[in-house]
Amino acid sequence: MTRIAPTALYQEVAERLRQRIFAHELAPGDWIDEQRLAEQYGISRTPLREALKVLASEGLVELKPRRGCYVTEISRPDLDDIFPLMAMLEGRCAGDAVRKAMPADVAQLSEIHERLESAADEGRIDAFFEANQEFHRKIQGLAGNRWMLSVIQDLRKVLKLSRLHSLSLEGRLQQSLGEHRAIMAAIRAGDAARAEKLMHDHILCGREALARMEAKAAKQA
Amino acid sequence: MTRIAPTALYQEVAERLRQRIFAHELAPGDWIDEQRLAEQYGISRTPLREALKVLASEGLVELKPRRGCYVTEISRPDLDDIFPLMAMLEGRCAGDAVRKAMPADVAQLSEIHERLESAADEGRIDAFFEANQEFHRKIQGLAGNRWMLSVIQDLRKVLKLSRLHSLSLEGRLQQSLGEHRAIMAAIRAGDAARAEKLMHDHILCGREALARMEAKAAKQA
DNA sequence: CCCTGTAATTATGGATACAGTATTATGTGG
DNA sequence: CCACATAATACTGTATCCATAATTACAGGG
Repeated sequence: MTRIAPTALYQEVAERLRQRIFAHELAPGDWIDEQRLAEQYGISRTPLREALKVLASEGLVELKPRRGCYVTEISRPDLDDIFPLMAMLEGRCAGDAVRKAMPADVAQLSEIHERLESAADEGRIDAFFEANQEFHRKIQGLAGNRWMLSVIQDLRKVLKLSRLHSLSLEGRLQQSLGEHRAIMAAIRAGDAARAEKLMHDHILCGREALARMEAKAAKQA
Repeated sequence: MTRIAPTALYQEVAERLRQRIFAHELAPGDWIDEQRLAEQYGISRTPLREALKVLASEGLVELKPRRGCYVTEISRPDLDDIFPLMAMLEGRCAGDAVRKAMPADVAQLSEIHERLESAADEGRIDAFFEANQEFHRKIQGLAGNRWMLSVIQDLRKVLKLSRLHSLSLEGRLQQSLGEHRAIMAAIRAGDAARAEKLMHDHILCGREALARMEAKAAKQA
């Protein structure tokens, strides 16, 4: 594959660092050693530092002047701030999506939802994950608000800083599936208000599941 | 005043560039000449480029690989996306603020509102501007959601790209004042739901005023 | 024995230098 | 005279280098 859109080096580096942060290979609180990373990637510090500026704007790392760069530590209160915000935004997306959706769009959503059902049925967690993400993305796409999309994506990146975030879905796979069914039904019925409300609550349920994970993790420690 | 928290050069530069962009000294669509600006500020291109990365993340400029940096052009559809989003966010802020406000907070808001009243009374547009901003900021502060705040601020920066944005307030000074009165009343009454709704509509009215400005500007051209 | 002050080391931030690509200008052929 | 190709120029992107500030280790004094 020849690169038709030559992305700059700093963008590549930023993306790689994001992945490492999401994978907690670079864990919250970790110091980021610029020269170590630079020689690891076989590049100079310049594009690496530019990448870090971008990640800092996204909230994934914190740049302390003259003291280096650290992976952001996300706190309980932060999660309590972000989740209601996400719930409101994704809820609105769902409502707008219903208002704008053409029959073909609803069909596509149904198809994605079917993949979610079968993934849950077969206990394929990663497939469930994937279908879940796609479902949300598709709805956000239908809402058709570029700026809302970008806000949601930024916030979701920050949420991924929390190690428990991805795990929390596993514990409530059936519940999540049920919520998705209800949302899908509201969409099919063309009931925008109900879709909005259901999506809103769906996200907040995610917060509660995460809180339970935290409690469990704290008990084990 | 000695600088106790030495902010990095790229931050200073980013702030200066923001001001120049907001002042439309660097207008939407303009190409940003790196070496020219660098020598203008008496610095090298390195921190300047880092500043541009930050501004790009904020959406104020667009970085086209190998083709340079351009000030973002904000379109009609963009405004139609952003204003409803802002209305929702600031509305929520107002509601949360009412729920969390202590009597002292309400008193402070009243005081700010009084400044708005007298500024309008004396026709001091810049003072009106200032009080207006402070009122909104105070409410956002009371809501106490760091992440919502940061989202709102980012979006507001983007709105400032539109030259007409600041002017649009002038044309509806009395109307805006009236809306503020109603919001203030709802806050005093502790009616969160009404405050939310009023603030929401207040922002949307701003969008309509801007649309009228655009129409007028188009007619003159 | 701990605390403080100083020196050495190390990393960050900025400047300069260089390579590669896009744009523009110029010249030649149709 | 216009179109296209080629060369010159200018700017972006990356690397290297240097200065300065922070951290750490160590020595001396309380």
